Amino acid sequence: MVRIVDIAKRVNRSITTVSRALNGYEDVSPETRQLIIDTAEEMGYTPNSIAQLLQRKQTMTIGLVLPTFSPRFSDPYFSELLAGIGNKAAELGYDLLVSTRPPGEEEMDYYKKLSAGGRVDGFIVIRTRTNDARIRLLVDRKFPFVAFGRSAYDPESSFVDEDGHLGMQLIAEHLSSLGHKRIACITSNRDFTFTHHRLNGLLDGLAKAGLEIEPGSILEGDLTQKSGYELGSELLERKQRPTAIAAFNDLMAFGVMSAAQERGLSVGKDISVTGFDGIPMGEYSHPPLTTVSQPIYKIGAMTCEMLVKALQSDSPAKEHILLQPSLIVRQSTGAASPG
Amino acid sequence: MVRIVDIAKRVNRSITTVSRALNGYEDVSPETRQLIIDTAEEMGYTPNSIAQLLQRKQTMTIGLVLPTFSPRFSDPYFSELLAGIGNKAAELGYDLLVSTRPPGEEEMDYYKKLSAGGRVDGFIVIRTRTNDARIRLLVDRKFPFVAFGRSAYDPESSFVDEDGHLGMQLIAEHLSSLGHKRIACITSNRDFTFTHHRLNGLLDGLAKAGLEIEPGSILEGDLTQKSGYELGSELLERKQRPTAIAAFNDLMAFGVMSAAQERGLSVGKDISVTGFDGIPMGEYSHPPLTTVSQPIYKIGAMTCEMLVKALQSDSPAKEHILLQPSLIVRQSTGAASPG
DNA sequence: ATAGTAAACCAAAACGTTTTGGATGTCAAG
DNA sequence: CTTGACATCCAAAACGTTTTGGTTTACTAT
Repeated sequence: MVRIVDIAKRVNRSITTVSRALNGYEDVSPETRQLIIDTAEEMGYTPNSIAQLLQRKQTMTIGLVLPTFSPRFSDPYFSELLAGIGNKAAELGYDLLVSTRPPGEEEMDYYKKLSAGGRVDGFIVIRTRTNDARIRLLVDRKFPFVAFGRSAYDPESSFVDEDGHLGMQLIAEHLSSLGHKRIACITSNRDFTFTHHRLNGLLDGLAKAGLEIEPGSILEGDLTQKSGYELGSELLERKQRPTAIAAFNDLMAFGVMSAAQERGLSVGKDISVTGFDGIPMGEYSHPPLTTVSQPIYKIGAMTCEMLVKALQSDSPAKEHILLQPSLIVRQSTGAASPG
Repeated sequence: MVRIVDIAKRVNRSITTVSRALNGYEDVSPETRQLIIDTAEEMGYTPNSIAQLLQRKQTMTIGLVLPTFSPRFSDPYFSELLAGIGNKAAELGYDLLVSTRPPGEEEMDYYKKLSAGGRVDGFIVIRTRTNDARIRLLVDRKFPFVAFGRSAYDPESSFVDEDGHLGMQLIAEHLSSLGHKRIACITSNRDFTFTHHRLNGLLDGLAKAGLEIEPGSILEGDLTQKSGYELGSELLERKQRPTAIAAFNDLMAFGVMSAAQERGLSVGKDISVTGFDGIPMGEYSHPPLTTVSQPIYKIGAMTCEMLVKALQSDSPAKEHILLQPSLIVRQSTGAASPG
């Protein structure tokens, strides 16, 4: 490995001068600078990042811990979010330290290790939970972070979030305007803050139309297509089956559609199904999915940008961005069939 | 921030002794060790990782650069691969430095920076390309890496791969045994090595049954559901439409199914569709997808494990693992309909 | 008493960089 | 000839660890 000292010896200058020449300081003569740059290039010098980080006390690295609920987790939503964060980070010159931990003790230990160990400059916390231990930890330690999702623990801290309440309200309006009365929904885990926003939005929206969901028709899924399929099947087997099923994400909606089609039902006619997220697949499913579009890629990019901005300002202001989702009506919903 | 020197002062020992006590060396008296450990705990000491890395000259970090072809990339396959890699890395005490770059110059510069900068101990290279500049670079620099996928450039270097040739052969046999004669396929980009394995497997398998695909029925997709939908539509509009369409991944197969259903065709009866990968969604699509199962999660874990093993041995042997995929027959395929 | 051994400890070097706080030499202005 | 300004350079400290190569002390065996 070529080090600064090797270059210094070769050009007969001090390591100070070499360092300064390479870093664009003014107190190096043009000839020396050129000589040093050429020599560095010729010798194939690349600075040792670790040494730089230690000295600069800035890692130019963002921490991202993916909560893997089941070990095998397969979700297009995440790859898109990651692409949004990753591309923006690359653009801003930051690296991403990614790890996967199931929520719990280990996860918290990892946050502690990374934050105290000077390994990352800040975190992006995703999928916020109602009483989020991660956020509690970071707020206590005054460690920089931006969350994707709001948190009850500290409403002040910076976040980017979609307005799930509004999104589900749009779904409710859409379904009620189509004449649906017997509506069921498949929620996500109540630990997630977004679950509450979406559920309240749905209920509020229906209430406006004078409708309500009976408690037995609110089932809790786990955001996988499998759980959508299973819970959808259960709903469809009921003697009085719902005319519309609102799933809390697109993946579960796909599962519900399969369950319906397996029973010979035509989705969009015999039964309406809605999703949430607006992943690209929904456009090409059969039938195309009525859903609420949440710009996941953009959210990733914005979250990352907000964090970097906070890291680079000395008196970072808290920012709160609530994105307005929009309803995308496709063919998986239609007028309520009588009976 | 609490540093070793702070602890040393408090307990009246040298920093050497504190360091050695915390790292479990034998030449520290039991009482001193306990005192130091307690004090460290009490003061909330966490070692500065960067300083450790600089000294140990090992980063305990694996580099992973996701090639993002389109900025917005949404693929359940990747999140599962990442989970496999990430969980195994966590288990083995490694971190993951993840970045996203579109293939090209920038991507290569990033590989250079990370490898020469001592930022990572090794790389996991995914989605190998026919003449893979990344592999060329790493081999030239003798930098440790394990690839997911083979590479023509250096067949010797370590890899984990699925036997795409065999996998597609299984598809070919399955389709021919169902009596299909007019078969089309939607491939992936020819830059990927796996595309060639799969295509050759398909053609070889069909040849065994005395069948072939006319060149016009081999279309190139980009692995997204959208492209499956569009190319599928094109194939289905032909006057002589194929009775079976083999897509080179599951996502494109879903797109083909939508295109077929949109035209009132019953998938599995009027037309057979196959995928490749075996993502969980295929089990709950409508109809469930006949595909080749590739244990993506396991592949991620194995790749990671192989790399760590190589990093920890001083004379790492090259390893080559070719996983045998298995055919999963579901309802998206059926006997060829006459005509 | 003396040599040898083991236990407990530690000063200093090392990792590779950036930054601090000058030092040196040249030249123009007074 | 002196002073100040400026351009160019650099020794040493600093970042926070781990490791090297010891030293000191107490005890055991001769």
